[in-house]
Amino acid sequence: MKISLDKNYYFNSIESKWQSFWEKENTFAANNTVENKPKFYCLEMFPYPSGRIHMGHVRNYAIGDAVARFKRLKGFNVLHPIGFDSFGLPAENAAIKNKTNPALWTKNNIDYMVSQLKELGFSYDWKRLVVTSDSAYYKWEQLFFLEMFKKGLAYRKISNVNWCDSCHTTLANEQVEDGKCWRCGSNATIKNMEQWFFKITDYAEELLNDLNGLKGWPDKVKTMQKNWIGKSSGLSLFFKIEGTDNCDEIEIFTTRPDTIFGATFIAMSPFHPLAKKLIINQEKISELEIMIHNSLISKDITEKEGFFTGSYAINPFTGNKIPVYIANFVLIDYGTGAIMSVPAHDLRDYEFAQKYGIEIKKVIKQSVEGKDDEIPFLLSGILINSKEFNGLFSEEAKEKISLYAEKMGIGKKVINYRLKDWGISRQRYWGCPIPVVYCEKCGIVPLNEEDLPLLLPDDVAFTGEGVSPLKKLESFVSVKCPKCGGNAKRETDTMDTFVESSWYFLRYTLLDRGKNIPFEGEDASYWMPVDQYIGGVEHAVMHLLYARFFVKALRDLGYFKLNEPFKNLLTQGMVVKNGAKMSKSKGNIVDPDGLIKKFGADTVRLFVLFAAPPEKDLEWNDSGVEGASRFINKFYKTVIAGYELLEDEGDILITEDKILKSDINHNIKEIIYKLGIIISKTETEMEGRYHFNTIISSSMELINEFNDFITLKSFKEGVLSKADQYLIKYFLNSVVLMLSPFIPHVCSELFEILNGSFLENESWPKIIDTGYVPKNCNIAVQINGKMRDLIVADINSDEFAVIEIALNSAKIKKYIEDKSLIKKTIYVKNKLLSIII
RNA sequence: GCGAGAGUGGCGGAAUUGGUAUACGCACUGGACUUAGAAUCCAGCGGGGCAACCCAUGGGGGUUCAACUCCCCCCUUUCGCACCA
Repeated sequence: MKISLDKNYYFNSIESKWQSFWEKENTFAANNTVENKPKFYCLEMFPYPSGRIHMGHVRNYAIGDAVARFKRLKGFNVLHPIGFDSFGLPAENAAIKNKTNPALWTKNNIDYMVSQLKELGFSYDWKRLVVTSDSAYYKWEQLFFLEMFKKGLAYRKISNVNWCDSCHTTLANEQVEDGKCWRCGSNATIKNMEQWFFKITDYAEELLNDLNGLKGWPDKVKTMQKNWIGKSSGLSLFFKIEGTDNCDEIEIFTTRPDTIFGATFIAMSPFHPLAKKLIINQEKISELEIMIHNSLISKDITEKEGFFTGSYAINPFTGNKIPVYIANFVLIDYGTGAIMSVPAHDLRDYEFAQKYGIEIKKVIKQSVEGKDDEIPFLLSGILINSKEFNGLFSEEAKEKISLYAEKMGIGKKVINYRLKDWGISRQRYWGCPIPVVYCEKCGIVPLNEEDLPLLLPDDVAFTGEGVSPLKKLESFVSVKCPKCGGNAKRETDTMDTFVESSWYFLRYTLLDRGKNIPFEGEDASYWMPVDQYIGGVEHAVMHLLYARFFVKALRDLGYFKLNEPFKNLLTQGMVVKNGAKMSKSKGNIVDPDGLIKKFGADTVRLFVLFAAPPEKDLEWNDSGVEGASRFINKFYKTVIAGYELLEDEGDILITEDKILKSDINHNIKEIIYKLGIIISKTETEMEGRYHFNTIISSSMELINEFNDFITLKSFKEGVLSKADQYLIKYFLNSVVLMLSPFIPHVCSELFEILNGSFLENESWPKIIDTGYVPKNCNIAVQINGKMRDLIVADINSDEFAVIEIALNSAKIKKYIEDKSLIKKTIYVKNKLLSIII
């Protein structure tokens, strides 16, 4: 018996029915290891609980959910978790503004956002939810910190760090974009402070090399990381200072040892430890101080400036005296903080030398004869004015000069990285406390592991004034030293929130949260690496680099053997409206809540998947949403109409073998054939290209076509054989299954109507061969490369037969009166005939 | 400045390997149904031309029987880095 069905599509009741079903049944809970099923870890970057889900989230999670649901149908054991990256500044700023508590603000936001995610019907394993501001989570981060500290991977140093005055905290280098704070956009300045660092530079080479193994990552992201790491090899060379007894030397770094004979001055950063000492004229000291001051205010240097120290260095290759300058454009934290300047062959040195009238000495000429070299000449060439190295090509000279320097003990080949250690101290409250104390006697003392977690105190006043509220909390700051019991002060900085997001994907693998471990090594090894990671490209050199580092560090701490966390990465584009990123200030926000209420979750999800391929930006379009809604309505009605063609009594059970022998309606055969093509096309797309828009458009065509022929009068009046009915049901089930990763609610409903059972237990449709082969095909006929006619030929016709048909066509006859005019033909089977006359 | 992408109708986009450019959707136009509207359905929809045809994938060259697709030059645009020696 058929169950009663409604011919109209009411998304409200359908969506809430299936959402509560999934919740009650724990449909998407994943077990750690399932026999006979390969694992698939599908992960989307978790959100910051800012208050509401926005369209960018909807897009990100609709993509991930499509992948997760598809892989389930394909027989994988799928882990698809969600959580909240819940430490961070907005909570604390909101607390200051609204006189509330960050924990409370965060909790309310999470509760609301969870309800939104559930209303969108995403297939998460809710039992694995991770909230990073829970002490059960950050406890382990503190443990990792202690272990890294013991290994020297976490250390404290004084250095110039980026400071955001509006956020009242320091920032890592990766978190300064274009001289501005990544979060609030205000100008970053430089402060000389003592800070905690993670020694990511220890992993620079491995982070760089392993990019090659990340075949499933976009090249763009790999290039960005490669550039960020910025490996360069060159020579470090010592210059003696004239008039001193070799105790002071200036070490410089260069990637152009071949230009050493052209080095006519030394340029030194104002922050260089020797800077003050080398200044002979004491009046210049104030100039140095002004330069230092200016450099601290802004990283931007509008004009190269400097002055002569009065000291000279000796070029070890020429033996010449060359002046030592202090120059604002020389970076203190790259290389050695001092450079040999070769104005003839470096643009920056040239500009500086021009300005200050320093000697310019040419030592490289073009290898191409007859051309006058411009100065500065920046490319490789042939050495001149370089004594015994004259006549060598740059590449060869680099090697020989480096070897010579090493032999003479005045230099060594070195590799430099642009990447700097990750500064993780933040002078704010709402973050993971750093578990160390400063003892008057013992210095820096880590907490004992059994004293973890070091809880973030909640009896704090949020005034927004002055220093971090933790610093003002006497009960938190004053402690006894864990080592000697004497008076000590607690560290009051908290960790960068990118530390939490560096390992949350491991925490998801832990099922039993009661267990006193960060994650189960075995389970992490089973699930990791993440098979498909999906998120915004803005994290290319922040989160994605930190997480790679963190996994390698945990590996070296003995947690597992994993080298890389994310096997495949999809970076989805932004959701934009009127060409601009949605933001409150631009007033172009589209709120998902209103749309879900008006059209339903399936429609919203379908639109974000259909409107553009995932890696491109998506231009929001309200009437496009209506189009998606129209399609779902039509799809629902069509499936119901198809279902009504089937007989009332019993199931139609026919083996495939019998179908082949049966007399089947031609339309049905044809559509089953097309269905097969689309099933396989969808599978291909879902292997990694994920162009959901093309999958959906083919499905639209397929459904339109099916709808067209079942509504034909002749079809309605005809008699359907058992085999016809079997195939119609197969067709309906297949399209419902095929679209279920994108529009899961309506498909679950339709599947239940069709079969009285649940879609979640099914597998991806198999392609049925009814023996149908298209009888004929359209062949494009070109004459001299121009499209002239479209002819119909039997499928798989040979070239000769196709030429005959072509020559009989009136349009072709116009061009070719006589067969003998044909010089040449090219035939692409079933597709195209190209005739040359 | 350096590096990496992108440029196709009024709009979002399709053409995965060089083989019928503009699929699918939106918008628009006309029609049906309706007292009217909404919804739905049908038809049309790159430009020019009465037509035969011609022209069109940022522009200009090239390779090829055939180019959105490959090669060279240029323009525009997005993103990343920006004195990294």
